[in-house]
Amino acid sequence: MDRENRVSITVIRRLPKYYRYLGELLKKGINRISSQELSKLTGFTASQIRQDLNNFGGFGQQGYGYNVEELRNQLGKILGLDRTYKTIIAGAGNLGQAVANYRGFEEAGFKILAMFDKNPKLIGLKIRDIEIKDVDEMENFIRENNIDIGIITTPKESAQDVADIFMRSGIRGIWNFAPADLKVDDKVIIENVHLNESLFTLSYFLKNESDYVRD
Amino acid sequence: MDRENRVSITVIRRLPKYYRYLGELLKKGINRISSQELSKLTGFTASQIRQDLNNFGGFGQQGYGYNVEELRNQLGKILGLDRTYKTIIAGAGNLGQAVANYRGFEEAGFKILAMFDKNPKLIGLKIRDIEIKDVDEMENFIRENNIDIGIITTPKESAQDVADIFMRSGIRGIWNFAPADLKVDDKVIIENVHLNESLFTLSYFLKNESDYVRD
DNA sequence: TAGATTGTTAATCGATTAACAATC
DNA sequence: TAGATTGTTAATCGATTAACAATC
Repeated sequence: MDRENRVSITVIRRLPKYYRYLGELLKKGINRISSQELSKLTGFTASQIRQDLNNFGGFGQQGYGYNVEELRNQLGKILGLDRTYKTIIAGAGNLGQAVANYRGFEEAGFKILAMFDKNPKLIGLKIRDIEIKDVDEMENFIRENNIDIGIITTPKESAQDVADIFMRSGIRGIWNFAPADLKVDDKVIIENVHLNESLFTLSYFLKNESDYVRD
Repeated sequence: MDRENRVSITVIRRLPKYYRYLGELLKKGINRISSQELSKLTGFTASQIRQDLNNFGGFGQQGYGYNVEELRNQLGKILGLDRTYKTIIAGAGNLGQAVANYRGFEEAGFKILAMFDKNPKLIGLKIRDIEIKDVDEMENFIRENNIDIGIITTPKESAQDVADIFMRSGIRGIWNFAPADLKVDDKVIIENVHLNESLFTLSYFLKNESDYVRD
């Protein structure tokens, strides 16, 4: 995809929401939806939804709308959910364990092969069937198993060290839960989950306004 | 704050990042910073930073820049971090426990008074000094303790029920980790942490491009 | 066919960047 | 004072909304 044809990040961040609602519709046995109905569900305008989707192709049909299953499949492909990913978790504390226990990720194709920690009390334990290993083994494990995605759930003090190991062992994507902005090669994709920032945004709106119109 | 003077959500979401970096500078003993230096740290442009801050007042000084401590305090006030909040957690599984164990929230003034679950095996346990109580007691507990913020870390099936209890017992803000869009009164503030959406965004960029310029 | 709804262009709105006078 | 950097206005850029012809 060249620079000219790039779809903006704001569009991309709406796609998972479409994908989620289409999944729910499918479960309910609904197989057809218009941009207007999708607008009611998601809160985005119908016009915006049509614009968003047409960045990737004309998935609809005039006079009919969109086929739920087909649109969901298309969005799945666009989002890269038509394959599986090998992942590991660095940091086997509560947050790491919470991620490891969350079945939704595995269902979506993100397979967790191992967890790593430096705490001897944790090493050797299993979360579901996922073993917690010594962080010293991490680099080799990543290389030998061709890990795609590394998940960082360590304290912020260790986050950059972990990211460095990830980088040199060839990981392509990092899902970072530590409250730090990691420095990595351009080629590595980082997605941050900054819980502090989310909580502080909530407290801003609590303080300032209750009927603020938001995203 | 009336409609005319509202600061846009995109600005608000940048404030916690300024706040975090200012805290780090303060720890290092740096007491002065220019918009240009702050730009290098945060990745936002200097112009944007000055625009953002001037939504709330002129905190800087020509020829000098900003006083780190003062600016941090001002941002703290703006974000509502100059007080404490009483919170509870609904859902005492791994994610709830991870949130309960995260010291950073308490340091920022968010005090967790109790956790609630319906699983008898969990009821009575303590995470740090926080007791897990029966969810049947939740409504009363909220009323009696004037809880400000409710945190939802239940499975998505229970999330709306929890939100309903929160609403009728007078909670003002909800921090929602369940992958669902909750329906609540206009007056209740919701902040979502949609981990699925974050992960899918990562997988989009993994699939489509490695040197994409992002937020 | 008539009605419905898309795909797409044009208009509007809002956010970011650039520029510079004000001023410490 | 001279240099530096803000606060703020103007210009640009991008995203959202509106409108409607195309078409199923």
